[in-house]
Amino acid sequence: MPSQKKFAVPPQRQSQPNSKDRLLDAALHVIRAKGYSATTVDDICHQAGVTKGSFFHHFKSKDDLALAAVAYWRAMTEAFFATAPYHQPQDPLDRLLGYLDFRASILTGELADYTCLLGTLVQETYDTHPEIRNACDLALSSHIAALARDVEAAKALYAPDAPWSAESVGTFIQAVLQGSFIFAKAEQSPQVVRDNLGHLHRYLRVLIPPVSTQTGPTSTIPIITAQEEPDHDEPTQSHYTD
Amino acid sequence: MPSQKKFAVPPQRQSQPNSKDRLLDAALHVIRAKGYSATTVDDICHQAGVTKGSFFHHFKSKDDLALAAVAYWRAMTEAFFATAPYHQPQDPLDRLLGYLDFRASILTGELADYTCLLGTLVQETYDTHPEIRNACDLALSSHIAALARDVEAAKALYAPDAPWSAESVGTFIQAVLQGSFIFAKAEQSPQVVRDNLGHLHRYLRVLIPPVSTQTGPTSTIPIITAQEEPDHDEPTQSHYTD
DNA sequence: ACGGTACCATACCGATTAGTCGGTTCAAAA
DNA sequence: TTTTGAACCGACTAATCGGTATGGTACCGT
Repeated sequence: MPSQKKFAVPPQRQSQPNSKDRLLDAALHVIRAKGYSATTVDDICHQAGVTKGSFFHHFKSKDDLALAAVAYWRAMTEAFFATAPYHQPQDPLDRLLGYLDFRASILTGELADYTCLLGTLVQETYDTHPEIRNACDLALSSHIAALARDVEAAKALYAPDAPWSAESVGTFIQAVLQGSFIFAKAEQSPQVVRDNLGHLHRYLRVLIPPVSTQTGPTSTIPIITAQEEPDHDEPTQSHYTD
Repeated sequence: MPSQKKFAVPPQRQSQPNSKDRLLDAALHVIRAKGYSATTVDDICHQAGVTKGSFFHHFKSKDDLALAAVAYWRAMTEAFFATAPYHQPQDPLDRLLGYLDFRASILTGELADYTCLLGTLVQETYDTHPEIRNACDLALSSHIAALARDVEAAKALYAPDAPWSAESVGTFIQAVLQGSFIFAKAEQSPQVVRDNLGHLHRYLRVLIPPVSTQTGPTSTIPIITAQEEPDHDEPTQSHYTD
């Protein structure tokens, strides 16, 4: 067992970013593109521009890398969402709807760039790799819990007696996203994600009705436009007015 | 030469069901449990109780089997849903809500028994196996189209001027199911599927409001009960009354 | 200077895997 | 009866993959 040396920052050797981080970054991309089982160690090494020796120096097995990748993903996404601009509004409902818009706004680039590592991983490993499954479960729950805090605040403000729980709504939102990613992969287009975020938007406006008398949410959430695929058949039903 | 096989196959040359169907049945189960890449041809052969020679007699490759499995799945599920009892009500909204209840009612057995082959397959193959991806896309669209017919009928009856399309709502419903399956795998429990079907139920009741004056839907859809996991934390908020 | 350690590279190995191939069985056509 | 060919079997192969063995290099504290 290697000793747990406690030195502050390893004096950046020579490589641009840390070799370990390059392997993790490569893993995030390749696994999301090809799936976990189909991803070989050599794939990741090649993508990261390092050799197998380096890989097995940093990770004791492929499964160990998967666990590290989940932890890395979790740290990255938590920081990413924590600093996102949708937290600014005072009104929790605005923050919540802002989250949906934010999720729509990041649907750029390739499919493997905006889909979720955890959803991909857990579907392949839930029955064969309990540790990976559990790590994904924890990371997903953590994101839901963060989201549910805004749901809870909005509920307390606008619908304190509603029969649903904030956590249940947070889980529902995440399930819609995960399911939408599957359809985005099938259709090779993120448009379905935007469409489904629109349905979610409308549903949340029903669950948390802008209070009849006074202070509704202070800003109108911009409409999620549905363009990009000019050959779509649905007539302009892009706005989720209620 | 090894000893001659005297163990002549008993007169029933064709074992119970066709060998090809046994391979397909085995494929449905194993792929849903382990994922496509992690599923080996030997896995499927062992599960089906046949040999590799038989496998490659019926399918020219593993990918060929996947295509056949999608077609088989599509035929099975179309027949399964076409004969399901939720089609009986005259009111299309009742049929639609009955679909949700039916989806909840079949969440029994192991995870690999009620999750969707297409969602599992497409997530692993969308970038590497275009033919499989396309077959999954077509099968998913077909199921959505069938569901959207009831949505369309309910819309025409109760919300003819609503700004959403029936196909969009059908896609949303399927995305919720697919995403819920991912969470069911992460949590090792189908309860999240039931919970999310409850949210869908409530959303549809809003999208298609029971007409104010007269003839609303003729039957009250029974509540989807949330039990089975006694150690769950959420207080009894199980019913989606509206 | 020296030994230790983190880091990285390359050759290699055992196990596994998709796919092959020669052969057997048997029902039905000829 | 003979022939045919679909169904089936299982040992074999070539290639791939996860993981190891070994060695080298830069840099540290002493």
